[in-house]
Amino acid sequence: MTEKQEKILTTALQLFADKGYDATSTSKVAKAAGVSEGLIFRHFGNKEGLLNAIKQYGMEKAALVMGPILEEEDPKKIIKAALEMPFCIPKNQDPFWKLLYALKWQEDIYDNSMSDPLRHKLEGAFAKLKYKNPEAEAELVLILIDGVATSILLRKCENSEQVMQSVLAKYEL
Amino acid sequence: MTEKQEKILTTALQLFADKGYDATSTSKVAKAAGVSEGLIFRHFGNKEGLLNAIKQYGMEKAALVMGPILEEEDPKKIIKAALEMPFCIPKNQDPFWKLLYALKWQEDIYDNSMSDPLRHKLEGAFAKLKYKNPEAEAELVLILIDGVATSILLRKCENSEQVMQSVLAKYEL
Amino acid sequence: MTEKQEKILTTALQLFADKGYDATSTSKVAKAAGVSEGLIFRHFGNKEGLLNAIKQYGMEKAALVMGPILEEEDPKKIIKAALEMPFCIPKNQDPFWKLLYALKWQEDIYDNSMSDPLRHKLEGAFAKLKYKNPEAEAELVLILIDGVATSILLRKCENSEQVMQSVLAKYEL
Amino acid sequence: MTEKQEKILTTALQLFADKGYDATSTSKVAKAAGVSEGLIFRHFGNKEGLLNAIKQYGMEKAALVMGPILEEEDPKKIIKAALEMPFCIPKNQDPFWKLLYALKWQEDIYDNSMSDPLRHKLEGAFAKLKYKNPEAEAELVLILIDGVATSILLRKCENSEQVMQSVLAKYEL
DNA sequence: GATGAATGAGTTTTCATTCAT
DNA sequence: AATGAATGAAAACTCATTCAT
Repeated sequence: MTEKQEKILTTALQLFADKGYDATSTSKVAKAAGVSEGLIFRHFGNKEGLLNAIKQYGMEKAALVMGPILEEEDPKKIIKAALEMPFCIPKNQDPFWKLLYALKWQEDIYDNSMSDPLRHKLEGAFAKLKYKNPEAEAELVLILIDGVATSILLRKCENSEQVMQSVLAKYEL
Repeated sequence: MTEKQEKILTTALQLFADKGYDATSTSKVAKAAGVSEGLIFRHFGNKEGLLNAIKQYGMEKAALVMGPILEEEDPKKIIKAALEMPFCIPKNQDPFWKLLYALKWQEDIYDNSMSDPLRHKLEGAFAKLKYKNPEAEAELVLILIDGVATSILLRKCENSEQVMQSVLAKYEL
Repeated sequence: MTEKQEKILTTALQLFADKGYDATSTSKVAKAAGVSEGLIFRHFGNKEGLLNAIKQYGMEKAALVMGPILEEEDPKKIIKAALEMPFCIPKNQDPFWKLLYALKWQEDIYDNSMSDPLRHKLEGAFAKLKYKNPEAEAELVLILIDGVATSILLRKCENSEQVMQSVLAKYEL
Repeated sequence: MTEKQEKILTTALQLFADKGYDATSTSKVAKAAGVSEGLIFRHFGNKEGLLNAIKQYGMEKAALVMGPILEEEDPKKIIKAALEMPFCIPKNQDPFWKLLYALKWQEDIYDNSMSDPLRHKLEGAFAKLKYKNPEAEAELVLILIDGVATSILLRKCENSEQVMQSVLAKYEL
């Protein structure tokens, strides 16, 4: 990956996350990245190719956050780590997640491939802890993660630290 | 509001919710609504005017759901009603909420005007129930509402009924 | 068909015939026709749609030349009329035929739909005149028509009148 | 001429003949030839330079077919050889002729330099055979050659062998 | 000789919007 | 109120060509 290629990628991520994918023209990306517009297409084929490259680029970094949880064995630690995940995302990954969350609303079918491994892990954890309905509990944790992440990414609340305490309390963690 | 005016409104809502506001051209709206392109502009001024009309149209219907909760006095009932809200949205209001949730990600500043009345009501309820941190608890309920609504609108999970049971259990409701 | 629509059609025909379809940009067509570029796409969908409209437009006029021959019954008259066809094309139809002849070379499969009716008519005529191989004779006439038309359209020769005499002599017409 | 240079030449010829010169981008040529985009320009200067190289390359091979006819002295043999020329073109020269015939339609002025020597030879031959109008007869043979060649190159007819018999019969050859 | 990143101008196409009818 | 022709600007994308390596 050349220097300009990477510049395009990070600039586009920034703009896509900020203004939205459809509202961001390739010419704006090129201008902001300081490259010719043609270069975007030479490197990424088309606008969607650029988006896919961004997704993959971010996914690789995201896997680093998710990874350790999937290796954990202690059920309580799994649940706690999962619920704390939204807080552990490094600030510089915010645009990536903002983009991903925004994009979800336009996808024709919902893609579970990213959440499924975690869901399974959580189901196992809740089962071990003798919860009555592990599937529903796992689902709820995923919902909470999404809700909290949304709240953080949109800077909706300032007291997220205390919110997290309330959450953890509900699971006696 | 004439018949065609209403047709434009509902068609645009459908398309905006489905494909996204920016990805939906006015000409597609006109074609899908079976009206001339010019009519949209005669009635709504411009594309943004159409969006605003949709927002207002939906907001009025949404107020009907929110209203009763704000009148309720029993704290437990308030919390329960709030948490159950995502399930009470009539299916035909789904596109409106999908659109609103999608739009949030592109707004420069987060608009709390819709959630604030409910937030206050919830804070009061949790205070009455002697929760240690009513603000954080209220915030958490709002996050849960958003999370569950998202899950339902995106048809992410099928067992939402059981998820709700798990949620209510956490509040001993 | 509006006035501007027709202007686009005739201007494009002129330019396509002159410079070639691929070498003529829609912006040049628009500029030469004195209309906005968008209008081309509103009326004809895309560049190929414009080309197809031109083809059909020309085909309708071409049918007027071909028609009488297909109604003729005297075999000698049929052959004579066919061979004289290239001379009977009104000058203002030249660009259309130039375009069609040029386009042939890029078509993936050869389209016989235009020549087939004439071919059949000629086969019948040669059969009636007891020629040994009516199919080959009909084919040869078609080849001659194409050859002579090409020569005329490209302004290759000045003595086409005498050439035609030589041709007719070969068929004792 | 290096191996890659030749590969570019033959690949470009193939594509130009198939899709047309204007419709074939240099990048497609490079990709199809398996060379870098820049190499075309290093070797041929620009796209037109590539086209000219192809023309010259083909012209040299074409001269080999035309040559013997121009040396012949027997008038009947000259005419027969000329008329049979389209059949004598080796199959692998087809793309070259397809390209040349297609290109004719976009040339501003018609270039007779290739046909003139043959035309003169034919005029002499017809004069020797006491034809009334040798110029027109020579022109007609050239037209026939073009017509038959076109028919063969576009694979329009399958019975070209019999067509040729019909042609030769007209000249009592 | 050969590569492939990079460019700027151009191409096809879409868009929101206007306006005469 | 309603149509649909028309537009100018901008969108996505392609192209021939250059140049550092």
